[in-house]
Amino acid sequence: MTIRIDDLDRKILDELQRDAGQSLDEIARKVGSSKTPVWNRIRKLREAGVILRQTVILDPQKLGLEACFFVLIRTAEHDPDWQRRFLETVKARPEVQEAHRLAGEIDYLLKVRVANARAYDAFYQALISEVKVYNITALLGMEEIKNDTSLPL
Amino acid sequence: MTIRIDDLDRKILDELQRDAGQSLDEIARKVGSSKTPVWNRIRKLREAGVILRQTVILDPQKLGLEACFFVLIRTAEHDPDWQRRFLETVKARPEVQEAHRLAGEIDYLLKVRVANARAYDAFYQALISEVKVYNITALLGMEEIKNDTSLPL
DNA sequence: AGCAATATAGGAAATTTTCCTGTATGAGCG
DNA sequence: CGCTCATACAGGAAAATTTCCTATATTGCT
Repeated sequence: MTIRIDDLDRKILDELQRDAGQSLDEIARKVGSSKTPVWNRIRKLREAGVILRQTVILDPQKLGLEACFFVLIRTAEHDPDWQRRFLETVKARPEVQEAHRLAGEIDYLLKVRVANARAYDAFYQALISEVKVYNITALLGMEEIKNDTSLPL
Repeated sequence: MTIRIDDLDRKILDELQRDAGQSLDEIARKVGSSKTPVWNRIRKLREAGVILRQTVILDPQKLGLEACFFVLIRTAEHDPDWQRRFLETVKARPEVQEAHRLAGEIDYLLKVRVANARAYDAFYQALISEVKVYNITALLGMEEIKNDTSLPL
């Protein structure tokens, strides 16, 4: 599962995480190499699935998505059928940015981004009508202090 | 704060969120326009801060970052000085991917990505030595069901 | 040290970005 | 309704970048 990455790969990945819009020559210069090895390594890192995708990060505020909720879910039904249904629901809803299965008392945590409390309630109503949950609580985000997609290498 | 976005902008942003590595001609074709308006609009969306940055998304598993913790923090000190110190600490630590200030009983939520439980403990020890917290709990992520950076437009 | 395998630098063709020019589209107003 | 101005658009050309090839250098192994 874990893939062998050397120091040059790490530097390249760091640069790509920082800014994926840079030219190969620019990256090559920064990591102390030339464009060919940088290009070959990026291709291999893609093929190996280390680089999943290339994307743009948008500002939620500027797009009117003012509210961020962390939803803590407990279920009474731990069978695979329930799990599959829950997974499908969560994947189908674009306001769910993240979904994690947890260890411990709380079974799932969702990160949900919506325009406002009303929009969250609409999501909440839709969710509980589609899958049965034993207990559900939401933590309301007030301010995003940090939001970094970069992984530490 | 909120910026006026029309339907063509929305389509362009959707395509960029899906894959920022596409050529302008490709995006133009998909959104039913030509490269010039697409280019002009992307430039404006950048300048307006709607597009914050362009990056690559990496697979944490493949890089040996197997553990994801959600850290719930309560503080006894609500003065600006404590807040500033906490903010600095959180921003300085690359294992903290996200930090949110919350409404309600819990004051902060962190998303922390590390190699294993031992690495989390190292982070935890460092954190509580740098800033005083009243209460701290961690939820341990077992499986990432969904992790989407795209905002719903 | 010598050989094989792999990685590298540089360069050339193909593609893409960037920006310019002229045309079309639409809003405001007499 | 038609005129005018402002804005958006399509296409094209130059500059930049990607993509891939070739020859050289480096590394690992025995």
